[in-house]
Amino acid sequence: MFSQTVEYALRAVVCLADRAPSACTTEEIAVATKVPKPYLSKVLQALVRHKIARSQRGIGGGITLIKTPDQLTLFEIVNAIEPIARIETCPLGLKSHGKQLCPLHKRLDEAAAVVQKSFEETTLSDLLSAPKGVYPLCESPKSAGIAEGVQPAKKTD
Amino acid sequence: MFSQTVEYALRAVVCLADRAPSACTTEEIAVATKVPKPYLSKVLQALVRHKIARSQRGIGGGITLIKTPDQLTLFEIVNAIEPIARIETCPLGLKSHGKQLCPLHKRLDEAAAVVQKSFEETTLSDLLSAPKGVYPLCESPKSAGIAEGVQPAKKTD
DNA sequence: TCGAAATTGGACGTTGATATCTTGTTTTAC
DNA sequence: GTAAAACAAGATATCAACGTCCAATTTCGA
Repeated sequence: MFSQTVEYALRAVVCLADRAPSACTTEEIAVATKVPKPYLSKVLQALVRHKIARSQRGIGGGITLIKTPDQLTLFEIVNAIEPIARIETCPLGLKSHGKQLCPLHKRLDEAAAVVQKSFEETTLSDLLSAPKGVYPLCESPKSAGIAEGVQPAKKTD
Repeated sequence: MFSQTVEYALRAVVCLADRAPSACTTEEIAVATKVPKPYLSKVLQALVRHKIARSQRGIGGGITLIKTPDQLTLFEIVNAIEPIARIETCPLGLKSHGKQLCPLHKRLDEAAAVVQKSFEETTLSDLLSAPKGVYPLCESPKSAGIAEGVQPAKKTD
């Protein structure tokens, strides 16, 4: 239901929020989120253009979020990459009803509205404050090793 | 949020349900739904393959729905053309949590679940029984002409 | 049986999403 | 100031979605 690019952007932002307010390099994010690095850099550029993240070149540089995780919503990320397409007017171009949608498109738009609302109400903090044994991204860079006493294996992937 | 093809399929099915149990030709549906006829025929073929519609060649032929409008849900149509992508397992391929999704993907899947549920609960009849002055498709082939006393113009579109 | 109506199926073209690669450009450390 | 680190940006490749076109097939009616 969402594009691959949106998925990548969300992973990257979760990763950034997890390490906020420190900076992450594209390389670090790519490894943590398993997103192809060259493509990830494009996605991150889009986030920078949309004023969601800030980039700093040079040694010690990287990407940082502009907002704090508790002020940043899923909606903002999704909207930056691929806005949720709300149905404002009749897709068939009928002018007979002003903003009145036919039942079909009313339903479709309601579905989109529910998704949008859900995303607007979810902050990155919400995702990071794992309620019970579920970890930030799917990776569990901090908690997992501590909780289970497992040494993270050398990354060969 | 939904592909153009799904939109076309839904329009076509609404059109078919509106005229059920009679058959419609691809041409008729194309005009009513403003979908390019050659492409519509592909979409209809998919509906036939998925046992949602039946086709009859030759003079007097056309497409008919297999189920009655009150037994056919939006979900069945959407699922036939482009199944709602539920997130069953971790997209990053982490095996560390069985079917436990991380908070991010849990949220995304919940959104998909809500949409799916909404579609499962909506039948074509629901869409056709317009509550108050809203018409079946965006077109209003039956009611409009009657209500307003307007002769449908010769089809030049 | 012949022809018109109608769907079926394959080939083709276009566009955008996805992804990679290479070459800059900026910045910091020494 | 020079080199390494890191992002920026453009060109390119690939594939699926979208859409068109045309020939083939089925079916009904005269």
